Amino acid sequence: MLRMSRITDYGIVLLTKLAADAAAAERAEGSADSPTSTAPETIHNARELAARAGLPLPVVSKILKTLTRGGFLVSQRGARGGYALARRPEEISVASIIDALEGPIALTECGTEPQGACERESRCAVRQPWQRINREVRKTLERVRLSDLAGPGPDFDDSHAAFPLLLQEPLPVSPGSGAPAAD
Amino acid sequence: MLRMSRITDYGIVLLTKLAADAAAAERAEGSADSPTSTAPETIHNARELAARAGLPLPVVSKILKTLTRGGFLVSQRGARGGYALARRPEEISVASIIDALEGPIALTECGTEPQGACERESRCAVRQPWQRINREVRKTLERVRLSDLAGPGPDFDDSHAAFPLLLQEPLPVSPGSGAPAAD
DNA sequence: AGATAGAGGACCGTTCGAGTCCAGTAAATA
DNA sequence: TATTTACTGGACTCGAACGGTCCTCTATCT
Repeated sequence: MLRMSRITDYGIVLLTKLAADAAAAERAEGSADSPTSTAPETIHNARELAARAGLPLPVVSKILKTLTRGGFLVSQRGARGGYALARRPEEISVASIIDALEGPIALTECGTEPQGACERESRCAVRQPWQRINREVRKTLERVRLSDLAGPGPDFDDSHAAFPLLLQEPLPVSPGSGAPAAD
Repeated sequence: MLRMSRITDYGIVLLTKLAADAAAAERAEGSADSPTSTAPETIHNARELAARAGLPLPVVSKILKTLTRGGFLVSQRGARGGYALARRPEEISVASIIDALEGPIALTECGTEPQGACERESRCAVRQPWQRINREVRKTLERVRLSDLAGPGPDFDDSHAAFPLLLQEPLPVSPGSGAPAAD
Protein backbone atom coordinates (compact mmCIF):
# COMPACT_ATOMS: atom_id res chain seq x y z
CA MET A 1 0.00 0.00 0.00
CA LEU A 2 3.04 2.23 -0.07
CA ARG A 3 2.16 3.70 3.24
CA MET A 4 3.98 5.38 6.02
CA SER A 5 3.49 4.45 9.64
CA ARG A 6 0.58 5.69 11.62
CA ILE A 7 2.93 7.47 13.97
CA THR A 8 4.12 9.64 11.12
CA ASP A 9 0.60 10.31 10.09
CA TYR A 10 -0.27 11.45 13.59
CA GLY A 11 2.89 13.48 13.81
CA ILE A 12 1.98 15.46 10.75
CA VAL A 13 -1.48 16.08 12.06
CA LEU A 14 -0.05 17.39 15.32
CA LEU A 15 2.44 19.63 13.60
CA THR A 16 -0.29 20.93 11.39
CA LYS A 17 -2.34 21.94 14.37
CA LEU A 18 0.59 23.69 15.93
CA ALA A 19 1.30 25.47 12.68
CA ALA A 20 -2.26 26.61 12.30
CA ASP A 21 -2.29 27.93 15.85
CA ALA A 22 1.00 29.71 15.43
CA ALA A 23 -0.26 31.37 12.27
CA ALA A 24 -3.46 32.40 13.98
CA ALA A 25 -1.58 33.81 16.95
CA GLU A 26 0.77 35.70 14.69
CA ARG A 27 -2.13 37.13 12.82
CA ALA A 28 -3.94 38.11 16.01
CA GLU A 29 -1.13 39.94 17.71
CA GLY A 30 0.11 41.56 14.58
CA SER A 31 3.67 42.71 15.14
CA ALA A 32 3.42 42.97 18.88
CA ASP A 33 6.22 42.77 21.38
CA SER A 34 6.35 38.98 21.41
CA PRO A 35 8.89 38.30 18.73
CA THR A 36 9.72 34.68 19.42
CA SER A 37 7.62 31.83 18.18
CA THR A 38 7.68 30.39 21.69
CA ALA A 39 5.30 33.00 22.98
CA PRO A 40 2.88 31.63 25.55
CA GLU A 41 0.02 31.66 23.08
CA THR A 42 1.76 29.20 20.83
CA ILE A 43 2.69 26.71 23.55
CA HIS A 44 0.53 23.65 23.86
CA ASN A 45 1.04 20.71 26.13
CA ALA A 46 0.70 17.12 25.15
CA ARG A 47 -2.55 16.60 26.97
CA GLU A 48 -4.25 19.42 25.14
CA LEU A 49 -2.96 18.34 21.75
CA ALA A 50 -4.01 14.76 22.38
CA ALA A 51 -7.50 15.86 23.25
CA ARG A 52 -7.80 18.08 20.21
CA ALA A 53 -6.54 15.43 17.86
CA GLY A 54 -8.58 12.69 19.46
CA LEU A 55 -5.53 10.55 20.05
CA PRO A 56 -4.32 8.76 23.19
CA LEU A 57 -2.02 10.87 25.31
CA PRO A 58 0.91 8.43 25.54
CA VAL A 59 1.08 8.18 21.79
CA VAL A 60 0.97 11.91 21.33
CA SER A 61 3.56 12.34 24.02
CA LYS A 62 5.92 9.91 22.34
CA ILE A 63 5.53 11.60 18.99
CA LEU A 64 6.11 15.06 20.40
CA LYS A 65 9.26 13.88 22.09
CA THR A 66 10.57 12.50 18.83
CA LEU A 67 9.72 15.69 17.00
CA THR A 68 11.55 17.68 19.63
CA ARG A 69 14.63 15.56 19.24
CA GLY A 70 14.34 16.09 15.52
CA GLY A 71 14.40 19.84 15.93
CA PHE A 72 10.87 20.53 14.79
CA LEU A 73 9.64 21.55 18.21
CA VAL A 74 11.04 23.26 21.24
CA SER A 75 9.87 22.02 24.60
CA GLN A 76 9.31 23.70 27.89
CA ARG A 77 9.38 21.56 30.97
CA GLY A 78 7.55 21.99 34.21
CA ALA A 79 4.25 23.54 35.05
CA ARG A 80 2.77 25.54 32.18
CA GLY A 81 5.25 23.81 29.94
CA GLY A 82 4.54 22.36 26.54
CA TYR A 83 5.66 22.41 22.97
CA ALA A 84 5.97 25.04 20.28
CA LEU A 85 7.17 24.99 16.72
CA ALA A 86 10.90 25.53 16.48
CA ARG A 87 10.73 26.89 12.95
CA ARG A 88 8.27 28.60 10.72
CA PRO A 89 5.83 26.27 8.98
CA GLU A 90 7.10 27.31 5.57
CA GLU A 91 10.53 26.06 6.48
CA ILE A 92 9.40 22.55 7.33
CA SER A 93 8.90 20.08 4.52
CA VAL A 94 6.78 16.99 4.75
CA ALA A 95 9.78 14.99 3.63
CA SER A 96 11.83 16.10 6.60
CA ILE A 97 9.02 15.20 8.97
CA ILE A 98 8.82 11.73 7.54
CA ASP A 99 12.58 11.44 7.82
CA ALA A 100 12.47 12.30 11.48
CA LEU A 101 9.62 10.00 12.37
CA GLU A 102 10.51 6.91 10.42
CA GLY A 103 13.88 7.21 8.82
CA PRO A 104 14.88 8.25 5.34
CA ILE A 105 12.32 8.08 2.60
CA ALA A 106 12.96 5.23 0.23
CA LEU A 107 10.58 2.88 -1.45
CA THR A 108 13.09 0.07 -1.59
CA GLU A 109 15.98 -0.79 0.63
CA CYS A 110 18.55 -0.35 -2.09
CA GLY A 111 17.61 3.29 -2.19
CA THR A 112 19.13 3.97 1.20
CA GLU A 113 21.74 1.33 1.68
CA PRO A 114 25.22 2.23 0.58
CA GLN A 115 26.09 0.81 -2.76
CA GLY A 116 27.21 -2.77 -2.48
CA ALA A 117 25.16 -3.58 0.59
CA CYS A 118 22.70 -5.70 -1.40
CA GLU A 119 24.05 -9.12 -2.16
CA ARG A 120 21.82 -9.38 -5.21
CA GLU A 121 23.09 -6.19 -6.67
CA SER A 122 25.02 -7.89 -9.42
CA ARG A 123 21.93 -9.40 -10.98
CA CYS A 124 19.60 -6.62 -9.95
CA ALA A 125 18.63 -4.75 -13.05
CA VAL A 126 16.55 -2.07 -11.46
CA ARG A 127 18.68 -0.52 -8.77
CA GLN A 128 19.58 2.59 -10.66
CA PRO A 129 16.06 3.29 -11.90
CA TRP A 130 14.65 2.75 -8.44
CA GLN A 131 17.01 5.22 -6.97
CA ARG A 132 15.72 7.76 -9.39
CA ILE A 133 12.14 6.95 -8.56
CA ASN A 134 12.94 7.32 -4.91
CA ARG A 135 14.52 10.65 -5.58
CA GLU A 136 11.52 11.84 -7.48
CA VAL A 137 9.04 10.81 -4.84
CA ARG A 138 11.21 12.54 -2.29
CA LYS A 139 11.23 15.73 -4.30
CA THR A 140 7.48 15.64 -4.38
CA LEU A 141 7.36 15.37 -0.63
CA GLU A 142 9.94 18.09 -0.20
CA ARG A 143 7.89 20.54 -2.17
CA VAL A 144 5.07 20.24 0.31
CA ARG A 145 5.54 22.42 3.36
CA LEU A 146 3.83 22.33 6.69
CA SER A 147 2.31 25.68 5.83
CA ASP A 148 0.61 24.07 2.87
CA LEU A 149 -0.99 21.48 5.08
CA ALA A 150 -2.19 24.01 7.61
CA GLY A 151 -4.07 25.78 4.90
CA PRO A 152 -5.17 29.40 4.79
CA GLY A 153 -7.18 29.08 7.96
CA PRO A 154 -9.97 27.26 9.72
CA ASP A 155 -12.33 27.86 6.84
CA PHE A 156 -10.12 25.80 4.63
CA ASP A 157 -11.55 25.24 1.23
CA ASP A 158 -10.30 22.74 -1.27
CA SER A 159 -10.82 25.10 -4.19
CA HIS A 160 -8.20 27.41 -2.77
CA ALA A 161 -5.45 25.17 -4.07
CA ALA A 162 -3.33 25.32 -0.96
CA PHE A 163 -0.19 24.24 -2.73
CA PRO A 164 -0.52 24.94 -6.40
CA LEU A 165 2.82 23.38 -7.06
CA LEU A 166 1.15 20.02 -6.81
CA LEU A 167 -1.55 20.86 -9.23
CA GLN A 168 0.63 20.91 -12.29
CA GLU A 169 -0.46 18.65 -15.05
CA PRO A 170 1.43 15.36 -15.30
CA LEU A 171 4.00 15.32 -18.00
CA PRO A 172 3.13 13.32 -21.09
CA VAL A 173 4.25 9.75 -20.92
CA SER A 174 6.59 8.05 -23.31
CA PRO A 175 5.43 8.45 -26.89
CA GLY A 176 4.03 5.34 -28.53
CA SER A 177 2.20 4.00 -25.52
CA GLY A 178 -1.31 4.70 -26.45
CA ALA A 179 -3.13 2.81 -23.76
CA PRO A 180 -2.30 3.68 -20.19
CA ALA A 181 -1.83 0.88 -17.72
CA ALA A 182 -5.06 -0.47 -16.38
CA ASP A 183 -5.72 0.96 -12.99
CA MET B 1 10.62 4.60 5.85
CA LEU B 2 7.83 5.04 3.37
CA ARG B 3 8.51 1.71 1.85
CA MET B 4 6.61 -0.80 -0.15
CA SER B 5 6.66 -4.48 0.61
CA ARG B 6 9.49 -6.69 -0.50
CA ILE B 7 7.08 -8.73 -2.58
CA THR B 8 6.35 -5.70 -4.70
CA ASP B 9 10.03 -4.99 -5.01
CA TYR B 10 10.64 -8.53 -6.24
CA GLY B 11 7.67 -8.35 -8.54
CA ILE B 12 9.05 -5.32 -10.29
CA VAL B 13 12.41 -6.99 -10.67
CA LEU B 14 10.78 -10.02 -12.23
CA LEU B 15 8.67 -7.98 -14.58
CA THR B 16 11.72 -6.00 -15.57
CA LYS B 17 13.56 -9.16 -16.52
CA LEU B 18 10.64 -10.35 -18.59
CA ALA B 19 10.42 -6.96 -20.27
CA ALA B 20 14.09 -6.94 -21.11
CA ASP B 21 13.87 -10.43 -22.55
CA ALA B 22 10.80 -9.58 -24.58
CA ALA B 23 12.51 -6.53 -25.97
CA ALA B 24 15.62 -8.52 -26.82
CA ALA B 25 13.58 -11.24 -28.52
CA GLU B 26 11.63 -8.69 -30.50
CA ARG B 27 14.84 -7.08 -31.60
CA ALA B 28 16.41 -10.39 -32.56
CA GLU B 29 13.60 -11.72 -34.70
CA GLY B 30 12.82 -8.38 -36.25
CA SER B 31 9.33 -8.57 -37.70
CA ALA B 32 9.24 -12.30 -38.16
CA ASP B 33 6.17 -14.49 -38.31
CA SER B 34 5.68 -14.63 -34.54
CA PRO B 35 3.40 -11.72 -33.95
CA THR B 36 2.15 -12.45 -30.46
CA SER B 37 4.10 -11.53 -27.38
CA THR B 38 3.55 -15.06 -26.11
CA ALA B 39 6.02 -16.49 -28.55
CA PRO B 40 8.04 -19.38 -27.12
CA GLU B 41 11.11 -17.23 -26.79
CA THR B 42 9.43 -14.90 -24.36
CA ILE B 43 8.04 -17.62 -22.08
CA HIS B 44 9.88 -18.26 -18.87
CA ASN B 45 8.89 -20.55 -16.09
CA ALA B 46 8.98 -19.73 -12.42
CA ARG B 47 12.01 -21.89 -11.73
CA GLU B 48 14.12 -20.13 -14.30
CA LEU B 49 13.08 -16.68 -13.18
CA ALA B 50 13.76 -17.54 -9.57
CA ALA B 51 17.24 -18.72 -10.43
CA ARG B 52 18.02 -15.65 -12.48
CA ALA B 53 16.77 -13.27 -9.85
CA GLY B 54 18.41 -15.16 -7.03
CA LEU B 55 15.13 -15.50 -5.18
CA PRO B 56 13.47 -18.54 -3.62
CA LEU B 57 11.17 -20.38 -5.98
CA PRO B 58 8.03 -20.39 -3.79
CA VAL B 59 8.21 -16.64 -3.41
CA VAL B 60 8.68 -16.08 -7.10
CA SER B 61 5.88 -18.47 -7.86
CA LYS B 62 3.52 -16.64 -5.57
CA ILE B 63 4.37 -13.30 -7.09
CA LEU B 64 3.94 -14.54 -10.64
CA LYS B 65 0.55 -15.92 -9.77
CA THR B 66 -0.53 -12.59 -8.40
CA LEU B 67 0.77 -10.75 -11.43
CA THR B 68 -1.13 -13.13 -13.67
CA ARG B 69 -4.33 -12.50 -11.79
CA GLY B 70 -3.62 -8.80 -12.16
CA GLY B 71 -3.41 -9.06 -15.91
CA PHE B 72 0.27 -8.28 -16.26
CA LEU B 73 1.25 -11.78 -17.31
CA VAL B 74 -0.30 -14.58 -19.24
CA SER B 75 0.40 -18.09 -18.05
CA GLN B 76 0.82 -21.33 -19.86
CA ARG B 77 0.24 -24.51 -17.87
CA GLY B 78 1.79 -27.87 -18.31
CA ALA B 79 5.11 -29.01 -19.62
CA ARG B 80 7.02 -26.22 -21.34
CA GLY B 81 4.66 -23.79 -19.70
CA GLY B 82 5.55 -20.54 -18.03
CA TYR B 83 4.79 -16.87 -18.02
CA ALA B 84 4.98 -14.08 -20.54
CA LEU B 85 4.12 -10.42 -20.46
CA ALA B 86 0.51 -9.77 -21.31
CA ARG B 87 1.16 -6.24 -22.48
CA ARG B 88 3.99 -4.21 -23.89
CA PRO B 89 6.38 -2.80 -21.27
CA GLU B 90 5.58 0.76 -22.27
CA GLU B 91 1.96 0.14 -21.38
CA ILE B 92 2.68 -0.93 -17.81
CA SER B 93 3.20 1.73 -15.20
CA VAL B 94 5.01 1.19 -11.96
CA ALA B 95 1.96 2.54 -10.17
CA SER B 96 -0.24 -0.19 -11.59
CA ILE B 97 2.23 -2.86 -10.55
CA ILE B 98 2.26 -1.57 -7.01
CA ASP B 99 -1.51 -1.47 -7.07
CA ALA B 100 -1.69 -5.10 -8.08
CA LEU B 101 0.83 -6.35 -5.57
CA GLU B 102 -0.13 -4.42 -2.50
CA GLY B 103 -3.29 -2.51 -3.02
CA PRO B 104 -3.89 1.06 -3.98
CA ILE B 105 -1.08 3.54 -3.50
CA ALA B 106 -1.75 5.85 -0.60
CA LEU B 107 0.54 7.19 2.02
CA THR B 108 -2.22 7.45 4.58
CA GLU B 109 -5.38 5.49 5.05
CA CYS B 110 -7.61 8.46 4.54
CA GLY B 111 -6.32 8.64 1.00
CA THR B 112 -8.07 5.47 -0.01
CA GLU B 113 -10.95 5.09 2.37
CA PRO B 114 -14.22 6.51 1.23
CA GLN B 115 -14.94 9.85 2.75
CA GLY B 116 -16.42 9.48 6.19
CA ALA B 117 -14.70 6.22 7.03
CA CYS B 118 -12.29 7.87 9.47
CA GLU B 119 -13.93 8.61 12.76
CA ARG B 120 -11.46 11.41 13.38
CA GLU B 121 -12.29 13.12 10.17
CA SER B 122 -14.16 15.96 11.80
CA ARG B 123 -11.10 17.21 13.65
CA CYS B 124 -8.60 16.09 11.03
CA ALA B 125 -7.17 19.15 9.40
CA VAL B 126 -5.00 17.47 6.85
CA ARG B 127 -7.22 15.08 4.98
CA GLN B 128 -7.62 17.20 1.90
CA PRO B 129 -3.94 18.10 1.58
CA TRP B 130 -2.91 14.52 2.07
CA GLN B 131 -5.18 13.37 -0.66
CA ARG B 132 -3.39 15.77 -2.96
CA ILE B 133 -0.02 14.54 -1.85
CA ASN B 134 -1.12 11.00 -2.46
CA ARG B 135 -2.31 11.95 -5.88
CA GLU B 136 0.97 13.59 -6.73
CA VAL B 137 3.08 10.67 -5.60
CA ARG B 138 0.85 8.45 -7.62
CA LYS B 139 1.32 10.57 -10.71
CA THR B 140 5.05 10.28 -10.26
CA LEU B 141 4.80 6.53 -10.17
CA GLU B 142 2.45 6.45 -13.11
CA ARG B 143 4.91 8.30 -15.27
CA VAL B 144 7.45 5.55 -14.84
CA ARG B 145 6.88 2.64 -17.18
CA LEU B 146 8.22 -0.86 -17.09
CA SER B 147 10.13 -0.06 -20.24
CA ASP B 148 11.96 2.66 -18.36
CA LEU B 149 13.10 0.21 -15.74
CA ALA B 150 14.27 -2.35 -18.24
CA GLY B 151 16.63 0.20 -19.71
CA PRO B 152 18.06 0.32 -23.21
CA GLY B 153 19.62 -3.11 -22.93
CA PRO B 154 21.94 -5.33 -20.99
CA ASP B 155 24.72 -2.81 -21.11
CA PHE B 156 22.63 -0.44 -19.16
CA ASP B 157 24.41 2.76 -18.29
CA ASP B 158 23.23 5.31 -15.82
CA SER B 159 24.32 8.23 -17.94
CA HIS B 160 21.78 7.25 -20.55
CA ALA B 161 19.01 8.79 -18.47
CA ALA B 162 16.57 5.96 -18.95
CA PHE B 163 13.56 8.07 -18.15
CA PRO B 164 14.37 11.71 -18.66
CA LEU B 165 10.95 12.67 -17.44
CA LEU B 166 12.19 12.11 -13.94
CA LEU B 167 15.21 14.27 -14.35
CA GLN B 168 13.37 17.54 -14.41
CA GLU B 169 14.54 20.06 -11.88
CA PRO B 170 12.38 20.40 -8.81
CA LEU B 171 10.10 23.34 -8.92
CA PRO B 172 11.03 26.25 -6.67
CA VAL B 173 9.46 26.06 -3.25
CA SER B 174 7.12 28.57 -1.75
CA PRO B 175 8.56 32.07 -1.93
CA GLY B 176 9.74 33.56 1.31
CA SER B 177 11.12 30.39 2.78
CA GLY B 178 14.80 30.95 2.49
CA ALA B 179 16.12 28.01 4.42
CA PRO B 180 15.00 24.58 3.33
CA ALA B 181 14.05 22.11 6.01
CA ALA B 182 17.01 20.40 7.57
CA ASP B 183 17.39 16.97 6.08
C1' DA C 1 7.20 22.13 48.91
C1' DG C 2 4.03 20.56 45.78
C1' DA C 3 2.10 20.24 41.40
C1' DT C 4 2.77 20.08 36.62
C1' DA C 5 4.67 18.41 32.51
C1' DG C 6 8.37 16.82 29.52
C1' DA C 7 12.46 13.08 28.94
C1' DG C 8 13.83 8.69 28.42
C1' DG C 9 13.38 4.09 28.09
C1' DA C 10 11.47 -0.56 29.05
C1' DC C 11 7.86 -3.38 27.92
C1' DC C 12 4.06 -6.06 25.65
C1' DG C 13 0.52 -7.73 22.55
C1' DT C 14 -1.07 -7.84 18.00
C1' DT C 15 -0.71 -7.57 13.37
C1' DC C 16 1.26 -8.28 9.11
C1' DG C 17 4.51 -9.76 5.86
C1' DA C 18 7.85 -13.15 4.14
C1' DG C 19 8.33 -17.48 3.13
C1' DT C 20 6.94 -22.59 2.90
C1' DC C 21 4.18 -26.36 1.66
C1' DC C 22 0.62 -29.19 -0.30
C1' DA C 23 -3.20 -30.94 -3.02
C1' DG C 24 -5.32 -30.05 -7.49
C1' DT C 25 -5.41 -29.28 -12.54
C1' DA C 26 -3.88 -28.48 -17.23
C1' DA C 27 -0.84 -29.45 -20.98
C1' DA C 28 2.79 -31.72 -23.42
C1' DT C 29 5.38 -35.79 -24.41
C1' DA C 30 6.79 -40.53 -24.64
C1' DT D 1 -2.63 -43.48 -21.96
C1' DA D 2 0.76 -42.73 -18.40
C1' DT D 3 4.01 -39.66 -16.85
C1' DT D 4 6.09 -35.54 -16.21
C1' DT D 5 6.07 -30.70 -16.06
C1' DA D 6 4.42 -26.55 -14.30
C1' DC D 7 0.82 -23.30 -13.00
C1' DT D 8 -3.39 -22.64 -9.34
C1' DG D 9 -5.19 -21.88 -5.05
C1' DG D 10 -5.06 -21.84 -0.45
C1' DA D 11 -3.48 -22.93 4.24
C1' DC D 12 0.08 -22.46 7.35
C1' DT D 13 4.11 -20.85 10.35
C1' DC D 14 7.61 -17.89 12.06
C1' DG D 15 9.51 -13.57 13.18
C1' DA D 16 9.87 -8.73 13.05
C1' DA D 17 7.85 -4.41 13.37
C1' DC D 18 4.60 -1.34 15.01
C1' DG D 19 1.20 0.70 17.96
C1' DG D 20 0.44 1.52 22.35
C1' DT D 21 1.25 1.56 27.55
C1' DC D 22 3.69 2.39 31.70
C1' DC D 23 7.13 3.90 34.93
C1' DT D 24 10.79 6.64 36.77
C1' DC D 25 13.41 10.79 36.57
C1' DT D 26 14.09 15.71 35.96
C1' DA D 27 12.95 20.48 35.28
C1' DT D 28 10.03 24.41 36.08
C1' DC D 29 6.38 27.11 37.89
C1' DT D 30 3.43 28.69 41.75
